[in-house]
Amino acid sequence: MDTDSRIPTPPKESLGVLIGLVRAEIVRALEAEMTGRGINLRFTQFLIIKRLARLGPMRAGELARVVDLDCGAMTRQLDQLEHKGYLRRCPHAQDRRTLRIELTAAGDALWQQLGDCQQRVLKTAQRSLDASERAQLHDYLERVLHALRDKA
Amino acid sequence: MDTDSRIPTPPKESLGVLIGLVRAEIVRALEAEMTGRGINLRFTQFLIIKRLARLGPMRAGELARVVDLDCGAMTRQLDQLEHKGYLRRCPHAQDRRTLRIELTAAGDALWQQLGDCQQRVLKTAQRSLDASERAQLHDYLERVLHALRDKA
DNA sequence: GCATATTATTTGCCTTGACAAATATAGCCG
DNA sequence: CGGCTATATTTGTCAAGGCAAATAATATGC
Repeated sequence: MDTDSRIPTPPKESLGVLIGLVRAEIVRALEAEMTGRGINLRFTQFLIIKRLARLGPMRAGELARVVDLDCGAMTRQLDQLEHKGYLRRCPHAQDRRTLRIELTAAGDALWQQLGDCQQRVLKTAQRSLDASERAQLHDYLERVLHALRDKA
Repeated sequence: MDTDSRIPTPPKESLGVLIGLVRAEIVRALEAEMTGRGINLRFTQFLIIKRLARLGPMRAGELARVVDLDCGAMTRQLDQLEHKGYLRRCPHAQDRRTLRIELTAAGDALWQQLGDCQQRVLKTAQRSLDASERAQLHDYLERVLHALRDKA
């Protein structure tokens, strides 16, 4: 009897799945946008450049935290981006354990282009939402994020 | 002069980043929930079990598509889940190229628990949204997903 | 001031997933 | 039927990320 009551899943996806799908599409779209301009970067690297451009020079571990990446993984990404000439590891004045990561001129120039890529993707993603809906989506997501983080 | 005009990023995260953060937290929370019950599964494996439980037996490639996973990766996940006894690869009656993947009794039993894990995570994630806000968030995300997929 | 604890980064190892080539089977057309 | 094409799964290979150990440097307690 109760096996019949198990509906074969109506349309609704769970929030986790849905968000995963949206994220995957955003990543794909952004990488395609970069490739289309001859920029050969992964999404993670895009995030690193973006953070540095927006927040300015910072320590490696700090950067890892803001892009939600493991420190070891960050080291390797920095290797690549430094090798490509987009950023620089500078010694920290007061603390020789830490590195001050900063964009080079080439990195700044790159961000000009990446910013355009991002804008185009966001525009596509949000094209069926009006301004107030966009704001609301943003607000909801932030509330969900806080709810998950402050488990209290 | 114009270096001063660069504001150190106001509060707003871009949609892509924000969604990524939310997803990462959901994955972490769900895996923690499973670990807490002695269930040793990754998020991807959770998705596979969930799909099979909800949609019933299906072909391997079909399963790969619905969980947004590469076919090769799916093969290896199936290896693991089959070895753990949660599912079975059955020959397909009409087409011997294809596999019919189905949950075992142990897999069904597992889903009982996983469903609870999922419910708890969703409840936490959405606890600061009321029913209509949850529905709206869902709707917005689906619209964003469609906007990204139908690039037309 | 020296030993110990702490913090920041790097490195090693392992797992996962993407992509492409290999394999197996089915479908189609002559 | 026999060959060609298409489809489903598997396997090989590689890059990326997580975690833990190693390394380097600072901070603290005695």
